[in-house]
Amino acid sequence: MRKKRCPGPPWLSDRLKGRGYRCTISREIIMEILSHTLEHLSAEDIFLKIHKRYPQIGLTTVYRTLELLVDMDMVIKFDFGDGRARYELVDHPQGKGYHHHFVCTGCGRIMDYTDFINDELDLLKKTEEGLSLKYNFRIQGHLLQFYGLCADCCAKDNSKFF
Amino acid sequence: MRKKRCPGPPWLSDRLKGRGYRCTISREIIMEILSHTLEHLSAEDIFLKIHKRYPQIGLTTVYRTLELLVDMDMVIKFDFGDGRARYELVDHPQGKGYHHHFVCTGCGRIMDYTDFINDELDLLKKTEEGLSLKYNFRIQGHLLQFYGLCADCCAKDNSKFF
DNA sequence: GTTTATGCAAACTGTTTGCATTGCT
DNA sequence: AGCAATGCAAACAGTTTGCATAAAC
Repeated sequence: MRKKRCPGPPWLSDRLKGRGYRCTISREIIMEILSHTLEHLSAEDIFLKIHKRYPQIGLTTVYRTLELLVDMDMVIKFDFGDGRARYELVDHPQGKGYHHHFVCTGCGRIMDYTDFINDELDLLKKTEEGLSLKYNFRIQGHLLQFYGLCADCCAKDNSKFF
Repeated sequence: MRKKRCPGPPWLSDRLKGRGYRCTISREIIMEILSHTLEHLSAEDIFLKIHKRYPQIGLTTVYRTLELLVDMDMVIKFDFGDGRARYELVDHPQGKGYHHHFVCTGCGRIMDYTDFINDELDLLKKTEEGLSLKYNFRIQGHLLQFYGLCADCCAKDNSKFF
């Protein structure tokens, strides 16, 4: 009796096999998790979520899988400056397609915003073109983050003065 | 005979004392180094530069000093995603006042650009205002980075095909 | 003289790697 | 069967911390 496992969803399976990779449970599950959250998960966050149901999958595998997915341009790795990397699906099912963030320096929360996105993208695209032309950069992407205090932390901060 | 040391440049000395801190050689030197470079130095870079002339100053002190200077809003800490933080003077003497970067994913080089800065700043300011109003964020700053291949790495990359 | 700043060594954190084993194809 | 993927433990890199000493005020 052989263990039938992991043809996996064809879209994932095919994409992996197309690059000579194998379709494994870890890879399925991690894509699954990333497509069912809108949070900005770290490797450990993902590991913990997995661990409940698949205790045999180790943190190392999570790191290696994420690296692979980033390399395949299915996942983006973000660095918000708090010492741990976060990962997001490039094309999130409920997603906005773009990844602009507000990082609260008070509580560390990370929020997405979609307002102004169109203006921003217009400008960023113009800048990209300009930089490519002038400096011969081949631009692959950009990172735009605002940081400051979120509404809650603002309130806490103000309360100091009363 | 007492050791006369470190009245330091008054602008620094005063600013430190105004917050109850003391004016020490390390703090002087680090500000000195930061104001004489346009590179994006890491803590270790700074330590090494100092170490030649002041071998008694340790890496720990560099970290603690930078943290203090960041907290005093004299220095900005940047994270370019390569695992080490970089530090820049907020108001650099030869500086442009703003900090927009291009990060080469090939060689890791980090370059400033000043083109398009005005358009960018206009838009970023508008976005800041919008976000503040709509979500009640108190925005303290922003981070805008483009990443991709620099001219040199582009060339190397192309050469693979010939 | 009192208090803050420093150096050293050790701890810590997120991430990576080597290697023997497992499991996909 | 053959080779890629995994788990574990150990290595690693940058950064932080505890504590006794030195320096600024």
